[in-house]
Amino acid sequence: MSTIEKALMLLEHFSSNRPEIGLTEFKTRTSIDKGTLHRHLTALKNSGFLEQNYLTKAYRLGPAVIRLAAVRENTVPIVKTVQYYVDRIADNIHELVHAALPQKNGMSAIYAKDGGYHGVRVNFDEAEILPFHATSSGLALLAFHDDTLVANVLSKKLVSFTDSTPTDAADIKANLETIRTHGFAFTDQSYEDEVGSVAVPFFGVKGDAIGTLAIAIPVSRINKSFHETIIKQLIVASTELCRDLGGQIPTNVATIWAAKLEV
Amino acid sequence: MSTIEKALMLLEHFSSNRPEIGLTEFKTRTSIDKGTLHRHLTALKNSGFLEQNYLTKAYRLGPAVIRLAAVRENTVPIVKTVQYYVDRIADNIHELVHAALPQKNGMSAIYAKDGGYHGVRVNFDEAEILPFHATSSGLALLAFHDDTLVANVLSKKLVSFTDSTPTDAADIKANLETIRTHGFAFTDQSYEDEVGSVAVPFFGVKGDAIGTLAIAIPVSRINKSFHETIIKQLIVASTELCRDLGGQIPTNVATIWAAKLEV
DNA sequence: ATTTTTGGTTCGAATAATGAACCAGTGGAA
DNA sequence: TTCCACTGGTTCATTATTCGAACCAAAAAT
Repeated sequence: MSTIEKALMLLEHFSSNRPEIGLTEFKTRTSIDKGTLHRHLTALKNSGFLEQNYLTKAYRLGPAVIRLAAVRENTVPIVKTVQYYVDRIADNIHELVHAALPQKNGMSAIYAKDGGYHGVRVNFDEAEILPFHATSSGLALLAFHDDTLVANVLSKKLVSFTDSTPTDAADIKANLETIRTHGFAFTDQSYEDEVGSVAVPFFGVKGDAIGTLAIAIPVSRINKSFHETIIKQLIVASTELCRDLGGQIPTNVATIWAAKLEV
Repeated sequence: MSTIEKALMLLEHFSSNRPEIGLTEFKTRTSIDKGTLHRHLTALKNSGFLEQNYLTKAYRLGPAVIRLAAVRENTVPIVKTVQYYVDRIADNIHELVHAALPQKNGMSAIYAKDGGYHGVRVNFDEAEILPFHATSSGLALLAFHDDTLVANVLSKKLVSFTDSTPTDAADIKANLETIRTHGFAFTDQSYEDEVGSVAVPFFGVKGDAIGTLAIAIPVSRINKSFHETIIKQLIVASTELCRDLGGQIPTNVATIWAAKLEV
């Protein structure tokens, strides 16, 4: 692995829950030598990717990322495009809806809306990394992305989050196959207790999954007809989204989805 | 310079006007060896900072930057905070208002609003890099930032954009001094013909300038009373913005600004 | 059919990254 | 106070990685 990749991996440790990380904490989190760490962090700081809390000396993300994200969004306006559909679904079904993009170690929600006026709510932290193997978003993406990513994910240790988290590679592979035949992914409390979720992928120009639309629901509110309503909404939205983004829905997926909508 | 910094410098070449850059174009723009370039670009791609147009093989910014920007904005919600004030000023004075943050080689506008209903409009590309020495934003920041940045900027070649672009280091240093005494920066067609601009800094916890609020106006519409109105609006907004961000206005600036508001 | 231009790869030489040991400042605890 | 533990940060000989001129393959342009 190149020095560049090693340094950029450090940025993955930041999240909304962990916005500032000190040198020593980095050391325990990564088991990289302090000297090396310090040089890498300084390089990232010099490049504007990090800045330091001048009191605690802890590092946090810097202003460079803001500009880059603005350019990216001007180039490929996924966030803006996705917002419309997430909002629409959330307003229709009154549950927590989100869209997510793949990162190196999981999915990252880029936009979420809670359309719910229920007492029980699903908690959701934007910019958190959703593990591929334990969330419907992750599984939906894996199922319709190229196999190297699947192999890569399954080769690593599969962390368990709840009693229902699937941690067996063979089980997950089988599940991916059923996801491919169903055209959507479904999980039952595999990431958080009491929370189920449904997700569909959306596709890029090559017909590969480039992101997901997903809904998280307290299991108490799931029933068959509602489940089907949700899936239809997701499929319709993803279809339109693909059109907006210039993406191409693989023909087999298109036929599966068409059949789902007719029921 | 470390390999990491060299690689991250490549990302600076992307902008809204230049969203995709091929290997050869990178080579001409940077005069770095093709082999080295290719390895760096691949490393950035592996880290999610770049992705490739699968047809042209050109590189563009990748999804990783979206997540990082979301985390950054969750940590330090500058963009969101700034929006309110930019909108307010734009609605009041009916001109193009923007807020910008310093990057390595200039200011980057993070939000802009054109409140104008005039025939003549100032054109503005968000996520473009505004050079420090030729824009009011840049000068306002330099004047109230630490001297090492000033020295750094003035040590490099000062590109000329119009006949009025200041390119002499001594002139600029003198100008920074007057900016410090006035509490705001003003430029007259130094970056674009027919466009003048006014900017004030806003400050971080240490009392250092961390960004700017600025207004760009066609020179035909500038007159003394309007100029003063604009400056007052900017000063008030920056004061409130500093409070919102937990920043500290240096005492000398605070007194200068207070005097300006009383006139 | 030939040349140019594209992206990408190779491998010895040159250079930068590494990491154990070290330094310095801070905040308790004895 | 002194001591210890804990920060962040630095040094420098060793080691591993990066560098880059030359090369390859394919696609455009002539």
